[in-house]
Amino acid sequence: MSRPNHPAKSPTMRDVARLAGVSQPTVSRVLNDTATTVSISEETRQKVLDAVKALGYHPNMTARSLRTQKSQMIALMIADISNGFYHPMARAVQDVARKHNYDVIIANSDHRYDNEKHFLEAVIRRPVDGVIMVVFRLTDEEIDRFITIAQTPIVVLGVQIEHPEVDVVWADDEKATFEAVTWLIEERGYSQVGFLGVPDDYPPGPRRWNGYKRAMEHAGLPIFSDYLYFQGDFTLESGRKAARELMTRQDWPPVMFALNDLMAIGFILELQDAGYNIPDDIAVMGFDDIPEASIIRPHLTTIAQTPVDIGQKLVNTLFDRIEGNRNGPKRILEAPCILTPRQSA
Amino acid sequence: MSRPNHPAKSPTMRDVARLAGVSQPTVSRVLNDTATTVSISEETRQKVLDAVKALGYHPNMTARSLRTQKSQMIALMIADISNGFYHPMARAVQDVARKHNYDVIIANSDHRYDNEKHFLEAVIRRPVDGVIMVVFRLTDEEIDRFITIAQTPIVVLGVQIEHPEVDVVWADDEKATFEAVTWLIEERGYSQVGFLGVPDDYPPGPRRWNGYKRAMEHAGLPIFSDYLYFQGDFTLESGRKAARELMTRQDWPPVMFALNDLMAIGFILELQDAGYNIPDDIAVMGFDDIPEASIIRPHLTTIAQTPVDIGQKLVNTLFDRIEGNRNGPKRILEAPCILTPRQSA
DNA sequence: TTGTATGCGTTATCAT
DNA sequence: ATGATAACGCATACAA
Repeated sequence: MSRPNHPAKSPTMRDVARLAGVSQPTVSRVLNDTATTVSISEETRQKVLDAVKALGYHPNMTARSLRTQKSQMIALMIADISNGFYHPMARAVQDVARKHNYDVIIANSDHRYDNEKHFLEAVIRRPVDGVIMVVFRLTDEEIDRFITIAQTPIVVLGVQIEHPEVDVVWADDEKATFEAVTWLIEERGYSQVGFLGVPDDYPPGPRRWNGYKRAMEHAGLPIFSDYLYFQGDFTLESGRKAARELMTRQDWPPVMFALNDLMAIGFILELQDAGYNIPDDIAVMGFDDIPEASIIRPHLTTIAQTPVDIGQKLVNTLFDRIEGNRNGPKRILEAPCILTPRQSA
Repeated sequence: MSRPNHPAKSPTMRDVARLAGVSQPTVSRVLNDTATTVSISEETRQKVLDAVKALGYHPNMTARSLRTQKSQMIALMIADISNGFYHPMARAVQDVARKHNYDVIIANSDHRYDNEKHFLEAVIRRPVDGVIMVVFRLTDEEIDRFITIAQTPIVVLGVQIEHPEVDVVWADDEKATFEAVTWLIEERGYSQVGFLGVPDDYPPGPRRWNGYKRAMEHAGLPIFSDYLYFQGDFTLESGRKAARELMTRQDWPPVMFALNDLMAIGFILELQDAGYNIPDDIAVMGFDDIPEASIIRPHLTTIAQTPVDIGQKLVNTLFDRIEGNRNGPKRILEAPCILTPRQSA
């Protein structure tokens, strides 16, 4: 009884119209009164609203989307759902989207090329009104092709996409890294600095590596290959692996600059598990200031980013385009990097 | 030139049909060959596929959804995007969904009633083929009403929904708490145990509180109100607040059982900031085994859950219903709880 | 102020 | 084996 063989379909505008004794378009007009200039009599408006309530009518977004060519959805691709940096960012995106009456599809690439590619394909199949991506592996060319096909506004975090219509939010991490490493040397007094990074084909890799190199040069310090590690993949586990690798080497730097917090934390944990003391045996600095940076002991010295602000910049820039407030050339917004001294370095 | 005034609409089946010199339904048949029994000549199949490639055609999911009344999307509501427990769970859901060619809409309630309510409304407006929810505030009544309206399969984590068609994945946390507290007393030798919980109207609150009470009774131990705290809200910050509150009291228990890891960690951090030693001044036990439990020093003694397994149970149960493999009465799946001793208690 | 007619891009039911 | 035709639920141009 509570489960009829033909489950009650949800009511449509036709049902409402029939019950209210008006035509279907009239129902549409009542429900979207702002959309049109035509006015409707108070009487029919009430009849319609009563019928809506009586039937428990809810508009069908699929049909509306097909008709209006707008989905009222935006898609957000982040690089790692386990990385605390993206949580406040995603939340900010959702909050703003909700204020605009938009839903958000969140996808997670795990920094992997095939996942990023799949995301583009999914977005092409299911047109959304806008896209926010944290890109690590896609080429400019692929993004170009995507834009041509998808015809949808797109904002990107972290990489410089060379496309006239792709807005970009980014941090000047080359400069931030330069300043941080310089600070380690000049203010904290470290005589050498190691670098824990990722392969060159991840965009932030070369940028931060360049900042490091520039700082070492600026300080007149040589760069020792024994102090370098480039096999990271942004995860905590890869930081642990870097520590295991380092421990096989003869000579350690007094301080290690890690490309992000998650790797810095894995690096510290593995060394501590092996009985070493941070920062006495080796100091560590990270990048991002995720919540775990204030959980680990010693608390992690790092470069803070501002994920809420970044999320808002991303989504506001996107809605500027979606709602047509802006059609001009690409916009480039810079997010701050804040040196955040704690106890690990 | 790269930006015509009338942006190239993406090609439709009609465009493909025209180019291939066939009718539009034929294109549909070629593209969904499994869907129908009719066969198509190899020649037209090739013509169609060529045209598809030439135009870069992608099917429009909105139109398909309207026609088939299936969206190829499922919705997932988690309680806190910042809580590491949900990350592997969400990832597992996404992975399985992708294998079924489904996309996932992720929403985040922050344990708040209005967000949970909004989620239901969003899902009603934008029909999805299935729903997975981590429910904290919605009543059985509201979920009932939702099911009636949405006509969509639904699987819930963590609470016992009294509805014949809502599948449930849950952990026997009453028993797990009982066993953990008993273990603290009998194996670890603590003479008393405190309880750091949440208000009674959050479902896991009473369950774990009952497990605690039962264990105390079983051990013949009195329950001291000075050892209890019920104002938590699952967040790290509320754990810190509990510690500040505790520090104003005259008498501490030797060990505190916290309702989840995030609060346990906040509790520990605040006490450590005030100069106390964990576990000597007070020991702490948590629940969940999130990644941060192995980052904090001392590592957190806790009750591990199995989020990947839970996510898979949720999504597989859901797809069993979506794909019609199962129409019977509700299914109840139990997820394990594993006592995980470390250094904090 | 309201009703009629049309089309968004598919899938599905007829024919042929 | 393929082509007309209709329908999904809605928004909108046009007619009345």
